Formats: sequence, C-alpha cells, structure tokens
Amino acid sequence: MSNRGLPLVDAAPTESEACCAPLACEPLTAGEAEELAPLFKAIADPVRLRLLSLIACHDGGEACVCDLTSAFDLTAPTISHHLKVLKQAGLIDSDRRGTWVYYRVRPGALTRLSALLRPRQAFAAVEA
Amino acid sequence: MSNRGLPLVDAAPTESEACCAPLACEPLTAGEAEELAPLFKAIADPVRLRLLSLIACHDGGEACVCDLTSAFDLTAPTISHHLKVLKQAGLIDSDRRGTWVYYRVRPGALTRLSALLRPRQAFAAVEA
DNA sequence: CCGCTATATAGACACATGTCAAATTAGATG
DNA sequence: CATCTAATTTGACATGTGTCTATATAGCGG
Repeated sequence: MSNRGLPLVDAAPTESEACCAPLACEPLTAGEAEELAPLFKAIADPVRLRLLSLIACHDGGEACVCDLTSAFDLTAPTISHHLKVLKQAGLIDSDRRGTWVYYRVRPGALTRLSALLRPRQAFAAVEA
Repeated sequence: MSNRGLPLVDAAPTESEACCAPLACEPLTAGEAEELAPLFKAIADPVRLRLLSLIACHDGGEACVCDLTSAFDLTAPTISHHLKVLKQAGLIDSDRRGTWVYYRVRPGALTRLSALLRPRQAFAAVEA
C-alpha cells in the first residue's frame, strides 16, 4: 500500500459519479484508481466478504451485530473492526436501536463496483 | 490478513463455479469467501486497477509491459510485481513474443466478480 | 560470443493490517 | 445509582504488502 494516509472518512464515497463505464471501456485515471481501490480493499478480506453477504441476505436487509459475531470464530472487537472498515468505505450503514446496532448494505456502492467490473459488451448482450 | 499462506498458484481460479449467485442472494460460506477474497485483494490497489484497465482497453486486448511501465512513475520491477500479483490471481495472462511480453485480461474472472457484486434484483430488472 | 534492451527475481525496509486482551461507552433494568 | 449486556475503542504484536536497488534471465543484433 502506498504511504498516502487514508483520508477516507465516514461519509460515503461520492455516489454521484457512480455511473462510470466499465474498467474495460477506457483506462482509469490515477485519481479514479486511488478512489476506487479502497472500496475493493474493504471487500478484499474473507471475513468482510462474509459480513457483507450476511448483512445483504438477512431478513429485512439488516442484521444485528450479535447475529454477525456469532457466525465467526472471532472476538467481538475483531468483528467490530471489520464492520468499521466496511462502513468507512461507504459499503454499509449502521443504526442503533436500543442496545443493539443494526447494519445494512448501501446498495449504490455494490452496484457501482459491479458495473465497473462488467466486461465491455455485457450491456449490448443483455439488451439484445 | 490471516496467516494462512497463499496456495494461490499460477493456475486460474476455478472458473467452473463462475456462475455464482450474487453476494446478496445467499450468505457466502467461509470457504467461498476464502477463495474470493484473494481476487478482490488483487484488484484492491490503485496501480493494479489501472494496469487491469490499461490492459483491458488496449488495442487487440493486450498490452506490452513497456507500454504499461511508461504509464506510471514507478520502477519496472514494481510494475512487474503488480503484474505477477494479477496473474497469480488468475485475472490476466501473459505471452512472450520475442523480447516483449504481452498481457491480456482473462475475461471470465472479471465477469465472475461483477456478477458476485450485482444486487439481487438486477437480473429481473434488466430482463423485464 | 558480446553487448544491448526488455522483464523478472531477490532481498531489504518502511508501513499497513488482522487479531486479541483490556478498558470504555451506551442503553436497559432493577 | 448499581449492574448487566451489547458494542466499540485502545494498544500491542505478528504478519502482509508496496516500493526500491541490485542482480539475473531472455532474446535480439552485431
């Protein structure tokens, strides 16, 4: 990783530019790459991938931390850490209700990444 | 990162299971997550994202290392290292022709990741 | 065979990251 | 307020990672 520090704050990444052509359509600029890499880094961990999946699949689109923690052989602080990483990347959002904290997926972020990785002709193929 | 070592060899990841429902359809198993995370880790770096994009967008679908190296302010060994990471993850393939080495994207891998991140209803929405 | 260019490998080093134990905060309930 | 549970923060430590320089390998042209 480069030594640039991580300005990445709790605010979500700019979903305005979520349009974005696939990687394969025109070369990413250095700036775009710097902005996108942290999103992939956030999901580039087996625990966080499962967390994201567990949250996305959970009834009502949200899951309590207690449900998530019990799915792993890891301590609560570790799960808390991974949730924080996902949240800081703008992939999930949290909501405290009483003692419990619920997390849900921010739909735009995943869609953006999915679109970015789509091969060039995917659109045409599907629309045909 | 977990201390599991990286068995990940030059052989591409099993593209047979490339179908794979989106993350959001049913929870990833621990095994699936362990297998997928290295792919995301490979693209979770700004330099590698740009390399992938440069290769994918290049005429003829392949790019010479010399073209790639000149696009960055990094030494040749560093670019070589990043290309190796992408190749070991099964995302790109290389081919030596004379003095030059050409890299091209393995289409299946990106498609797989894109599908994995697709939100649940994307299919229905597009097919409607 | 010798040198030249294009890539790759090896080794070193600074920095990032995943994990845990210990301490802390937040809310509910007696 | 006291105490219990849920979740987070802090700090420490081992391991992973991106970059460089130096060196090696591969192929071409004399």
